[in-house]
Amino acid sequence: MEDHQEGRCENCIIRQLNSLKALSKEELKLISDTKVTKSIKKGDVIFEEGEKLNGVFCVRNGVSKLSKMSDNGKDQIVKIATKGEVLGQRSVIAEEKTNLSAVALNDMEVCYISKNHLTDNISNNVAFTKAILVQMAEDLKFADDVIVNMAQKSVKQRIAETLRYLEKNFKTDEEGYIAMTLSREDIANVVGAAKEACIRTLTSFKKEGWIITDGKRIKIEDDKALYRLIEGF
Amino acid sequence: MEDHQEGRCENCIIRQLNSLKALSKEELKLISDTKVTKSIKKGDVIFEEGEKLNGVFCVRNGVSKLSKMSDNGKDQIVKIATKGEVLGQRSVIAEEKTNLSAVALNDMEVCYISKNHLTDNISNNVAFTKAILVQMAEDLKFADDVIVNMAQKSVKQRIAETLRYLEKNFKTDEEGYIAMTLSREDIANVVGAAKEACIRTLTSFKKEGWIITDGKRIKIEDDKALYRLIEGF
DNA sequence: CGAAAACTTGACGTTGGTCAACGTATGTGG
DNA sequence: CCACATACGTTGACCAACGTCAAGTTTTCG
Repeated sequence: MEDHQEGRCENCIIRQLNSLKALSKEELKLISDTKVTKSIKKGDVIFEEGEKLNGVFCVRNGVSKLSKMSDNGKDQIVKIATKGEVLGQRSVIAEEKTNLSAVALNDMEVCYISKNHLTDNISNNVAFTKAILVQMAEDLKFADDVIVNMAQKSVKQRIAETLRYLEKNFKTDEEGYIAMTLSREDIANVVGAAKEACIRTLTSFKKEGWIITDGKRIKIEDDKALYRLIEGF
Repeated sequence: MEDHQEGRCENCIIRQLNSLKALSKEELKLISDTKVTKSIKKGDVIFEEGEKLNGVFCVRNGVSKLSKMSDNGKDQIVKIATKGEVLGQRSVIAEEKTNLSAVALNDMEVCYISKNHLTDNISNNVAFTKAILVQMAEDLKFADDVIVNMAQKSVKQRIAETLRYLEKNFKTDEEGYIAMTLSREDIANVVGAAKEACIRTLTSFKKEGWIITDGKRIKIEDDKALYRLIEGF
């Protein structure tokens, strides 16, 4: 007995959050028998751009950044993935090398599920395939929004948007600070700006009383003000 | 007999280009019986952002731009779709209102395929679903690249990249001009810049001898120079 | 405790957005 | 077929936003 009960896919609550919920108890058992649970330390690389993935990583705990290196040598963070998200899905489906790197933002627990066992299920279970399809359709819509924001909005607006996004999606600690350890440089890499521009914007937000900072921690004080900024006034 | 032979899906060569190729002759016949072929004039709207789509549009001929309105009132062109591409796929799959508008860039011929007949096939035919999945995985990868370009590259670099993209994907006329009627404003909306910035960049490219313009037509003269610019030198 | 990493601020130059004026196609109705 | 209207293209002047370099401070971590 290598895994205790909550280590089995069929009992893992995470699957409620992603396409694995479309699998039957029996199919989950098959997957669980071959999956490997890994602990990943903050800062560790889960996989790197250009790597050939032979499986996907189901995030059970923690947060990771998915980024891509630009020709000019700068990292662009394309997505922040958390509990319930499946990393590497896209490249396994397209049977291509991955186009993104994944790095842990804090200590993580992920389950590695080998490609073979997935493709077996893909070719048999329509509900599963369709669940993935719907999720990718959502991802695609989200990507469209990001493209528009990058193309049309100012750095200030993009940072405001990112802060609101982080607060909504990663909740806050007891004191109301965003529970997310993104460095200032990481935030800059999310919005596609220079680290200094990002810092300056944050200090200006602070001056306006829109946010409060404590070290690297950030708390949103005036959400409406940020929203007005994003909308253009 | 409302349609002549080449009007039938099962005989349409376009299907070789998209996920319809995963359907059997019988399934195609079913679809063909219900599809409607439409002629669309240059500038006409195929569908508009926020509309509820009850089917998809298979492009048989011509080119269309897919764009999204930003909060600041500017249009962002997210994709240029041509022969063989299926419009509206994403929102039909996610069962959401469409997040993009589609406008014809020249006269087009598209086949409208009702949602019901597609979902019937989605729930039955795994190969078909998987074909769509693979295609959406490709779209997603492409979107990631666009995000990185928008975030990290200059307007000059993005315009150079767009010109090269257009030349590669839409071929050229007898004289070597890009066979694509994008206005200067359209190009600006692709790269997310002001119309004037776009024009100035194009005239600077012309001065450098990298491109030749004749009215609104554009021909690439020095592809390597554009490539060097994109790479950062 | 000390080194390395992250953060902060200032100065300065460039890029690119905005407004405004004007030239040039495109097309429509008289 | 012309006159006019309407879109599209082009250029200049000006200024705000942003990137870069450089120097100094604080935090983190072994």
